Amino acid sequence: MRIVQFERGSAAMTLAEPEAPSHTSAEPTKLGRKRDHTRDPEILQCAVDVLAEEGYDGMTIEMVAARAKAGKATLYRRWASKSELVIDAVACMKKGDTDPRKLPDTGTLRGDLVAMIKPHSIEDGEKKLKVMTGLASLLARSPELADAVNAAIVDPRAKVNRLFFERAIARGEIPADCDVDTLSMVSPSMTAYRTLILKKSVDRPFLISLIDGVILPAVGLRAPAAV
Amino acid sequence: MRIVQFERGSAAMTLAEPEAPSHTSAEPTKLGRKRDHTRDPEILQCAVDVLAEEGYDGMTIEMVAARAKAGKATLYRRWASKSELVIDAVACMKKGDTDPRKLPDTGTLRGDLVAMIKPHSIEDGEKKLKVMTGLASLLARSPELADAVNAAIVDPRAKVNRLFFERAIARGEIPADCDVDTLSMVSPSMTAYRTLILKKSVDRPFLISLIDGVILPAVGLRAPAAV
DNA sequence: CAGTTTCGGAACTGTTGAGTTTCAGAACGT
DNA sequence: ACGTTCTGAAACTCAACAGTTCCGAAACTG
Repeated sequence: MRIVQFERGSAAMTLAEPEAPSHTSAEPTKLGRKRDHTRDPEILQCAVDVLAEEGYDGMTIEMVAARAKAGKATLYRRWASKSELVIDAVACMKKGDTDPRKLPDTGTLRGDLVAMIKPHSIEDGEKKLKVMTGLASLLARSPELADAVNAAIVDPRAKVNRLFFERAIARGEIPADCDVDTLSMVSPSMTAYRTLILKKSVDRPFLISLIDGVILPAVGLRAPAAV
Repeated sequence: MRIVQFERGSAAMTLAEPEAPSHTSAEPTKLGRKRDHTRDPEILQCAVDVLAEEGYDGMTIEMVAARAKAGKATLYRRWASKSELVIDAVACMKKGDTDPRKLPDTGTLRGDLVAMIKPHSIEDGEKKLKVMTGLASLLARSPELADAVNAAIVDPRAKVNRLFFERAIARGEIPADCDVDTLSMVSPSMTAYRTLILKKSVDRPFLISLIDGVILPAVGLRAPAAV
């Protein structure tokens, strides 16, 4: 590879800009076959899949094209470079179980935390972690990419935990002076480490031991005796 | 790159085998200039440096050779491939502040944990983390490399923490039923996450907040009022 | 010393993959 | 219908890099 620049002024919003017709001034109203933008998300999804399996350097444009049954040229018509394709691909992973609406609200901190442990969440989280693994060495060199990764993967997860802690403080369940900043990072950090470094699987028992062995004791709560 | 195999039966012990003269049977006692093995560690150190700065895919043999003021051919005379060089380089990072002898023993868990926060330790840890970042996406594909990384970086750190907890249990400072396995991963995990993903610096205040905000509360201890 | 093997440096080979171009055919506007 | 612009597929260019080979000088053995 060598010095991947990621320099250009962001790709990112291929989706959000639905080809404004713009009859403002003398626009000739383009002729001919139209670009099929409905396939963009499909292609980006393929890029994410390849990225998760191969990492940034292992991923080739041809792999993505082949998986999407598209031509390499088609990809280059839509994204200026591999870097921009990847940035867009990462950005489109955003949607997960972190929509502020659909979060659990069980009335206890433990209940909320445990309610987030769903097979689908785990699977989704592991995939995101795999993508992050393959991007890890680039994060330092590309602020663009780091931002995209942050917005799509890191931030949402941290915000959810933070909300749970703040609600628990509001209802007086845990002390107001506990270190929410650090505590809300415990679970994302330790699942990431377990996946990326230890290469162990993140399963329900592990997540429960995080909650009952670290997080709850740290805020002065105890796990229920019967598990 | 593409399918880096790392298949060969370990490089690893270029250092440990000091070219046994072996006058056992009919050895012709090799002629000519001798290979200068005193430079091996120096070269491996250069490899580690490049690895930390560029990652596996960004690192080229020529970079390492140039930094070590050696010829590319010399490197290939000593290591069969880039992969083997990297495995050896990682293995030679082992030595750190984790020698079982020189560990602190202050009489309290907090004392021991805080005593490990030294500028040199932090620096050393960050470099190892950087190397690991650049290797992250390969770890899944190369058991050889994963083993080397584990032995040189991950294990030593986990063992130190584990020892501190066990001593604290032995002297009755913390309950015997606390989750040592998980707790001893808290600090390595969270420093790794902070470095690799969050790209924030691991400084003393952060490490103190880990100890006083998470680990100590989780085992039922309190930080001293005055910090 | 003569023969052998190392050394660093430079010139080589071969492959891989980013990005481009070409093309026949499909889908659109008029 | 007819020209335009899209499409996937394949053939290209070009640079980087792993790994090899060759060189003249240095260092060792006998």
